Parts: sequence; C-alpha cells; structure tokens
Amino acid sequence: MGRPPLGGGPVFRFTPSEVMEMEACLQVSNNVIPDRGLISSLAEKFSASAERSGKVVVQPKQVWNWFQNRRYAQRAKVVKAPGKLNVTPAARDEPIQIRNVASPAPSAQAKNSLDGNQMEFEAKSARDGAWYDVAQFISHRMFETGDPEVLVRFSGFGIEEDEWVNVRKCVRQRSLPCEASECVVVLPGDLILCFQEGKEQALYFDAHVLDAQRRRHDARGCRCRFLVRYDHDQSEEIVPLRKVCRRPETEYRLRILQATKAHQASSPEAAAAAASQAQPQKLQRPTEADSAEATAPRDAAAAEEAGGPPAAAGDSNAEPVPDVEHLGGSGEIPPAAKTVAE
DNA sequence: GAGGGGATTCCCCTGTCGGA
DNA sequence: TCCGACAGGGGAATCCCCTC
Repeated sequence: MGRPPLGGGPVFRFTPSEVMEMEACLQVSNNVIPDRGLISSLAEKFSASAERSGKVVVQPKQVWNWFQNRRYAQRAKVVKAPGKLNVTPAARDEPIQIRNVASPAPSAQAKNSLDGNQMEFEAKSARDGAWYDVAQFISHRMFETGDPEVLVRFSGFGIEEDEWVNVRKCVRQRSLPCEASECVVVLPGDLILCFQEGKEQALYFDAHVLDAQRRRHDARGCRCRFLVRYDHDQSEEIVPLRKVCRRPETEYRLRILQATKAHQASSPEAAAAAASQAQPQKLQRPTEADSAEATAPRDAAAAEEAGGPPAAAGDSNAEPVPDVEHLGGSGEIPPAAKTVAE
C-alpha cells in the first residue's frame, strides 16, 4: 500500500530536531499521543522553522502519523525484548481475557477482608427462597447431622420474622451491587443475586448468567443486558446491570481489571497500587420505585472482602461461613440495607 | 421525562505497502 | 532496513428517535 508523498514532491522526512521534539512530547505524555491542539501547533511550528524555510508545509496528519508509528514501533520493541515485562500493547483487550485467569494470591485478598472491616452476610429465607441481608445473628445450635444452624434477624424485619437457617447452605457473604464500570466482571456462567420483580413481590434470588450482551456505556451508565436463569424456578429473564448483584468471589476480576487500566495509564507500579487499593465505593442495591422495596445504603466495608478463588464462584456452599459463636455475641451489623419484600 | 435502541463520529491499534 | 502513509477493525462518546 504505497502512498504518494503528500503534495507529490520528494518523500517527506522529519528532520532530526523535529524527531527529537516529538520524542520529547511522547515521553512527557507517557507514550500517549498528544491532543489535536498540540499536534497542530507542532505542525505549524515545524512548517515555520528555518529548516523548512516555509517551503514544506508539515501537515498535522503527518505529525499524528509519526506519533502513531513511533508508539507502535516502541511497543513492538518492548514486546520482543525478552524478560522485560508483562505489559503488552494488547492491554485494552485484557478485560476479555479475565475469564479463566487464575485469581491473585489468596493471601492478598484475605488481608483486606478482615482488615478492620466488618463482614456482612445474607441469608436465604425458607419461606420464599429469597436472600435477605442479615442484621444480626441471634443464636445458634448444632444438629446431629453436624450442620450448624443460626437464628438470624433479617435487616429491616422484626423479631417475628426471625428464622433458623442452615449455616452451610443458607448463609453466605453478602452479594455486591454492581457499579456501571463493573459490568465487565459479570460473565456467562456466573452465579449472581438477581432482583426478580413479580406481580406481588420483588425479591433477590440466586440466578446464573446465561449470556451477557455488552453495550456501549453512556451518560446514563451501563446499558449492558444479561440473560439470566433463576435457580429457584428456572425462569429466564433479560435484566439490566442494576438488578444484578455479583458474588464477592468475582472481586479478583475487578482488581485485575483495575490493574490492567493502571498498566495502560502509566506504569506497573501504578497497576500494582491499583490492584492493592481496589476500594469499592459505597454501593446500593438497585432501587425499584415501583416495587415496595426499601433500600438503604450498604456499608462499603462488606464490599471490601475479596472473593475466594475462581473455584468458589458459583458455589454458594463453598463460601466462608460465619463464626456463629463469635457473631452470636457481637455479630451486630450496622443498619444495612435490607431488601424488604413487598 | 426516563429509558431503550440505533446511527454517527472520532480516536486508537495493528498491520502492510512502497520509496529512500 | 528504516520510515512515512494509510487501510481496516474495534471501542467509546454523543446524538437522535421511539416507546412507555
């Protein structure tokens, strides 16, 4: 694809001084192509220089091409250099590759989880099979089968709604509402907590993601759609992100994603910092005005808990079980957000 | 008015071509 | 072989139209 030189004259070449200046720009901007304004001013400056003596006009497009080519050449060089990195130019594609990657060291995750933050739990009610936030563990008992049970007070409900639930099967770490930027960590096959709206009630049920339709985000936030199948009735529904709460086990994906973005933005150091500082913002369950659900801000502390290894994802029984002995005494969870049915 | 869906535009990345 | 130019593809942002 040979291109005739612009203007039809001799082949265009940047002078050494021009190359030096553009390289300096590239370095200053951390290998990011300068904006249009700077490119135009560079082109004008080069055109007016003594070396060009006004005879050759340097087009902004040519300057831009130079930046493109130089950056690509530099990255190609880095990739070929052995043992130099794991920072490849394909960084922007990595979110897709998050799938099936190994999780970060468990120790790093566990460190954050108990770092002065109180863990929050949710429990499955035997009455309707839906999951509710746990406000308090009232008591506990042990069955002959060896399965411990706890008496839980659901957040937003009174004593009359207290329920004995199986710790292994019906208590787990609280699911996390998704922010718009977190839709990428919701993948087909994932176990999620999904807000199902019925005619008379709207509750959170376990569901599995069958398919994820990615859409462009805009000022309104995430517009992706997720085809989910509810575990309790096998019904399928296409839901927006706001109805999806991801399991804490997917936290590692978010951290990988953040680390990847940091790689793109600057350096491996920044990436490491981002990975270690992944601090979820204050989250809320999706608010559904039409349904009679009461939603309050959830404590970000619970969101701090990183999920376990990928193997645990999708297996609610494999999740950490609260120490009921301990929680029985001080298991008070700050007024959390409870999703109140009907 | 809010939200959903699609079209358009811009930018970036990757790869290739031809001249020097 | 190096360097500049550009094609093709994909992602992101924005805008417009439609429906409820």
